[in-house]
Amino acid sequence: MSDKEAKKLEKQQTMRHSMAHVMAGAVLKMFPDAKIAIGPAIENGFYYDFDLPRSITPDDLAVIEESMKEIIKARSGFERSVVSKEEARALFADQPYKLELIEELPDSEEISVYQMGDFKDLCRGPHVEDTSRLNPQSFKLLKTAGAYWRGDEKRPMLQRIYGTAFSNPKDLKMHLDHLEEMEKRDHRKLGKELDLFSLHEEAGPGLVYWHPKGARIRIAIEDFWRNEHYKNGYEMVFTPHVGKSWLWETSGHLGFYNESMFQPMEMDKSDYYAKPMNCPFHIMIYNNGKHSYRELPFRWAELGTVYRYEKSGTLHGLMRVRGFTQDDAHIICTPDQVEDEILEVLRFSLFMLRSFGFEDISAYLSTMPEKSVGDKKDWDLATESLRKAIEKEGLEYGVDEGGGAFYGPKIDLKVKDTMGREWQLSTVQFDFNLSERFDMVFVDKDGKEKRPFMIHRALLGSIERFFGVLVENFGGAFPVWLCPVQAMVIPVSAKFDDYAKEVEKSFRAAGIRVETDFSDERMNAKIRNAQNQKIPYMIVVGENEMNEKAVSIRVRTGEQKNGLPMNDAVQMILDKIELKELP
RNA sequence: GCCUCUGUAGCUCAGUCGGUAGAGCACAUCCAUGGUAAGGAUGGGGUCACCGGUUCAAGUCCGGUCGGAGGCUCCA
Repeated sequence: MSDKEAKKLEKQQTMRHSMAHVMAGAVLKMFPDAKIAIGPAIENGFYYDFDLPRSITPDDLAVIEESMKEIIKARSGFERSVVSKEEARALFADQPYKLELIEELPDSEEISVYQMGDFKDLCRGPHVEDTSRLNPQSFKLLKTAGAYWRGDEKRPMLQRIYGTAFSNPKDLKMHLDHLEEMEKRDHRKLGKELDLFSLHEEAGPGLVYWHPKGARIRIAIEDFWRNEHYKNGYEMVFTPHVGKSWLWETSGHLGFYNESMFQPMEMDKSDYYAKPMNCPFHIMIYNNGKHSYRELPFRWAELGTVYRYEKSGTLHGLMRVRGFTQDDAHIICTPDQVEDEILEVLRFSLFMLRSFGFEDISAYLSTMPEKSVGDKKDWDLATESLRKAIEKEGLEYGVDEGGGAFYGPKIDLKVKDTMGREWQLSTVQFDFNLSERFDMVFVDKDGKEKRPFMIHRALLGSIERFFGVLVENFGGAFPVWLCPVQAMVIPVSAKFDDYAKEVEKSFRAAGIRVETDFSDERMNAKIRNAQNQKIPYMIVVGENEMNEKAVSIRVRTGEQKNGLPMNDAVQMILDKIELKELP
């Protein structure tokens, strides 16, 4: 970010923070007994938390907005004054949350108070000089929400009011349009409209049902995924969905992961658990025999479906579910193979993400935390390999020092979608814990048993979540290779049904996913239906086409190609599929 | 889990002051046989999430249960 941009952002954040004060002032006018908590500027806006005698309704928001406009028009200044702790206590005697904050302020720090009209607030600042710097036309209160005091679920629940604010009405409008567009692209909405998947509360929240069209897309993803894995030196494995408690005791999951696991089912006096991870199973395969250094590395991949108990309030469409399929793999290798393996994994990962149209990718490296298992020496080797790989690939990256899991360092890859949102997809993680717990060994050149490195990685993360991200990224208008229906044949009238069948047959024989609309709708309606289903190619056939053994194509984009020889049309679509392009 | 909002036909939603449920889309049947984003008519479809209460009467009011949505680590 340039200095100029940083400065602009800072100015904007100051404006938003002042906006939060104006809102708090308006709320206090409405509820003189309100207890105020904190109100910072956030991305795109601001919020303020209140303890109120009753809950805020959407109607209240409109009233508060009007009241804010009046406060702004009154043109009051933001007067800063510095007070002693004692004075601060007196000033905010009837504001318990503020008092708590005052008590926690270190003595070294100056305590400042900002007075804006009747409203005074304990605040570090800075603020705009006076409210004439705020534009009453370029903010909007968006929603209310519950929020715990200091994010702690044991503390009181406050009411938070979110607002958005920009320096001018045009930017505000752009942001509101952006929000609207995101709503349109919501994968839950599109999932329904395009008949891709469903969730059923009565059959178990957080468990996904893939409809035929969604399954088509998923299989396209998975087929590509498997093929590329074979090309990249992986083998596929399949492992069970449940395992006895021995397995989870050995792995340690019953100790540190118990809360996230489904309750056990008892059978033959043993407890079986649905798997929350695939790793122990892959290790069972490894430990089934003795392995020489000559065999390594092993790269074992599995689209492994795991079950995790997520709190009901955190479930969200496909993004956060209780049963999902990881595109998992474990690489088991010798210490001197680590560097190459990591580089290859990273390359592969970038290749996969780019294949799905994600170009804006950044990396995050998480290093050794205070509490960890494994040798410092191994951590260093692993961490350095990760760092080298990122640098070699020329990725932008951030480092989370001490942010790794206790069992190993990791890289996470984040992609930015077309809406500018970041999603964490790939993760490459070392595991010094499981190799130890399961006593994994290989026989080295010197005949001695040594501990291999185990690397856990997922490229897409989970198929469910990745699918959700794809739906939102493309707004349901997928690249041709992913479309459940790639071409819809539309006979102009029933007279041409036979020719339509012939066309459909040719397209299908070429490997294109094609359907024909034989309904007794008019052609206009058929086009509309196909367009709403975001089908990339509408193959219109009527008298002209039949006579010339040709087709006319209406592309989803609105582009029109008339009288194409059938073979040319087929080839054009095959090319788009091959190149993984949008139509 | 907690707070707020919310649950009416497959979908999107209307339903006033409590008086026994409605629209559009979708679906079915029929008519129309059509040239680039909705042709017309008719019809079927609802324990108003569930349980309880108030009432002569509850989709509507009250309480509870179960879902769904937004939010709950951006720190005066």
